[in-house]
Order: sequence, then structure tokens, then C-alpha cells
Amino acid sequence: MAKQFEGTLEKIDDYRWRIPRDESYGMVTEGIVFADEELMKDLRTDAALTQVQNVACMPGIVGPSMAMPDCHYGYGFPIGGVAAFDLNEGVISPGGVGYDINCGVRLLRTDLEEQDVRGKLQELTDSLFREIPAGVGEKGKIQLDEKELRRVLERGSEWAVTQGYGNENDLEVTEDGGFIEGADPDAISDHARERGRPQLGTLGSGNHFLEIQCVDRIYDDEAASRMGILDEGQVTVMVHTGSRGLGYQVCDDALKQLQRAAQKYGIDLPDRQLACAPVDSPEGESYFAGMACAANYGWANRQIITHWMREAFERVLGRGISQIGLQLVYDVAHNVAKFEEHEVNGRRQRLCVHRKGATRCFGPGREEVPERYRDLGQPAIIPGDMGTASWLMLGTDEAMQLTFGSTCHGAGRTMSRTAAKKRQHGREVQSELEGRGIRVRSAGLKTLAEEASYAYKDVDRVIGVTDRVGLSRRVARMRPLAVVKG
DNA sequence: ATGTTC
Repeated sequence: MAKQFEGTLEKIDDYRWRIPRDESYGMVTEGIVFADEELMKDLRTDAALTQVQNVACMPGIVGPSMAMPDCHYGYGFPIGGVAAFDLNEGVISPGGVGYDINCGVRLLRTDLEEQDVRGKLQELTDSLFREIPAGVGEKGKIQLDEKELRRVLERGSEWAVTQGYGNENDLEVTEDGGFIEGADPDAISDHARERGRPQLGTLGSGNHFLEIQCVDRIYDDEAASRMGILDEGQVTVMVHTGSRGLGYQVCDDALKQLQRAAQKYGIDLPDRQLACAPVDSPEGESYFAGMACAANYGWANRQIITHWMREAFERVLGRGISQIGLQLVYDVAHNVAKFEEHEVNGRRQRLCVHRKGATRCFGPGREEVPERYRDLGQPAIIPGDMGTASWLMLGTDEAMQLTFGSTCHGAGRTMSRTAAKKRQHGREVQSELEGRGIRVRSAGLKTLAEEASYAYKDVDRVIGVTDRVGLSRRVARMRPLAVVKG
């Protein structure tokens, strides 16, 4: 477990801080933290800075160990961490991805205005809550046999669309087309697959949610309209969930395996939680193949949930989907490791980029960005905490230079779940939200207390830092009308 | 995040 930060922290400018390379600590590179003074106040007493420093000790890291402005303490790596590794000398690490592999967000736009749904909000929320199972350990409506599950793990969203859950457009505007190549169902344990079989199409718990929102403010009319965001008051829908018990199990299994592998390869690290193996080792390759399975499961999960959301809207509003227009704007992961090409010291290099609580936001022109958006840059969807705003952003050239094309992933916790629960009961949190006109349905009051707004940093401030540093630029801000929680 | 301390 990482301790309170005792290293040196230098202020570079209003939004950037450096942890200089300290060879006596074992650092092989520097750490860079993106934050303003206010966000740094919380971070100074957070062991997350030690974790930034620890990641800077990992073999084969290319560029700095980085922390986004929503950074906070996590398992081994900080949440909000970005680290890239050389494919020959570098490592791959489950702690750099997190337990919820391919936790991610998707944004859908509609042809509805706030007044079209105001009177139906309770009914819509109830319907979503009924149709999409939510809560820890919750099982879904789909029972997959082993063979079908393997197809899910190999093809992600593409499998879901083939089964009738969604359409071609959904795949076009999902990061990586909804699945990563290289997934091998035999690379994960029987137990992981068993956990995955009954859970496809479930929301889960924690910070996962479904939200009915409306556009609060548009910052770039042209970019917004290209993404189907046409005016303020327009209704949008957001899905935030991941790979459920399967991803958790893949991570847990891999941590044990890679702890042994780290010893075997003589990798000496300041924290056991940084368990890793060389990218090109059998253990490293096996983790990637398993992680890719969980990533694909996460995409299929969000895709199936999207299908049921469309059905719920149709039923409650009594109109066909063509009159509702629930089209996917984009879907992006914020917990994943990927092989990508970047410019390093003036030449192209393939790297293994770990993003944990960080969102890929490639700049304009990259082939990974869907053709439709390629000249704009990669959309990044940043959910706020419960009851506050969420953001639609775009990737930038600056992000390519500074963060291997990465930005923040949300508000970021500032209070532990335990501390949050002590402050208020879930009932109070719920009644405050309802008092502000936000409908709430939750599988558990405990989760509501853990996820209360006061337990998070200010998402608008976090977004402000990314915008001013140039890690991503503002397109639109959405505010919640109704939320469904696990 | 997680059938939440296998």
C-alpha cells in the first residue's frame, strides 16, 4: 500500500506539477500531475501522488508517469493515471487498468426536448429500472451458454448487434468498433467465465448509472451539431458501466499471476500492487488477451443496455424509435490498456498505453477516430458525479503531445466510500436530489450515500483544467433529469 | 469497481 507522499513536487505552471525523477527512489522517469491549486489541495494529502511516483519506477515506461486532474488513490496505480510502456523493455500491469476493465461511458442523443419528457420522467425512470437489472451481483435477463459467451468475449458489441441489440451506427461510433482484437477466452479462468455468463446486460453498482439528461450549454455549435447535439434543452441519455464480475475476476486472477511473474523476471517495485510482467512475456500476453475479453464484454454490456433503454423509451412515450431518435453519439472506455502508435522524440513508436480512470481522446486525423468525426478529433464523454453535470469533449493535438492522447474520466472521488456513508444517509441524498427535480431510482440506499456529490471533486473544475491545458476541449455540458443507480 | 475480508 502506498504511503503519504514524501517526494518533491514542483509547480510548472497554473495547471501542471512535476515530481522530478529521483534515482534514489528508483524512478526512471518524472511524474506529471495536471491540476490547479484547488485540486492540488486535496491531492497533497492523497497517497495518489506516491502512486504517480511509484509508476515512474516501472521498467520501460516511456514519457512521464501522469495523473489527470480527477486523480485519486487506487489499487497500485492512481485512478486518473496514464502510463505508456515500450513493447520490448516495458511491462503490462493489471493495476494500470483497474478492477473494472472497460468501465466506460456512452452518450445517446434524442429528438426530444425537456418538456417532452418532464411529465413522463417517473415512468421512464421506473421502466429503465425495471428493464435493466441493477445492483451488486445482480443477474441479467440473458443466459449465455459457454459457446455464446466466447463469441461475446471475442467480438464485444459486434456480437450484440448481430443478435439484434442495436444497429450498425452503434458500432461505427463505439471506440474500436466495440471490440479489441486479440481477445482469447482461454486466457481467462473458468471462474471468470462463469461469473460472466449470467451478468450480460446488467448495470452493476458503485458509480455506475443510467441517466436521462438535457443539454445545458453548447460550447462549440458546429462540433456539437456534427454529433447530433443541436440545442440547449435537448434530451440526452448516458450509460456508465463496465465488465461486471467477469472483469473483476480477470483482474483478480491476473494480479496473482503477475505477482509471481514480477518475481520470476526480477522486477523490483516499491509496491506489490504494481504487479506486472514484460509486455512480450507469456504472462504479459496472457493478461492482455484476458483483459481484451473483459473489455469486449464491457462493450457488449453497454450495447445490450442501450437496446433495452430504446425499448423502454418507445413503450413509455408510445412512439417508434425513429420519432425518438435515440442515436449513439459515442462510446468510450476509461479503464483499459491498448497498443497504440505515438510520436516519441520525433519518431513513431508502438506503445502499450495504460489508462486507468483516464479517457482516450486522440486528436484530429487519427485513423482510430471514426471517419465521421475524424476531422474533429475523438469524442470523450466525461460523466460527473450524481446530480451534477456531464461533459462531451473532443480530443486535441496537445493531448497527443502531452498525454498520449488522454484526458480525465470524471469528477474523481475526494472522500472514501466509508467517509461518504458517515456524512449522510442514502435517504437524505435521495431527497436532496428529488428536491432539485432529479428523479432517482436506486437498487440500494447505501450506494446513494457512497456516491453523494460531496464525495467527489467539482467536475466543472476538472473539465476546466483539461480545457485550459488543452487535453480536451468543451463541446457540450449536460445536466441530469433522472438517474438510475445500482 | 466487486456474489464488497477466497
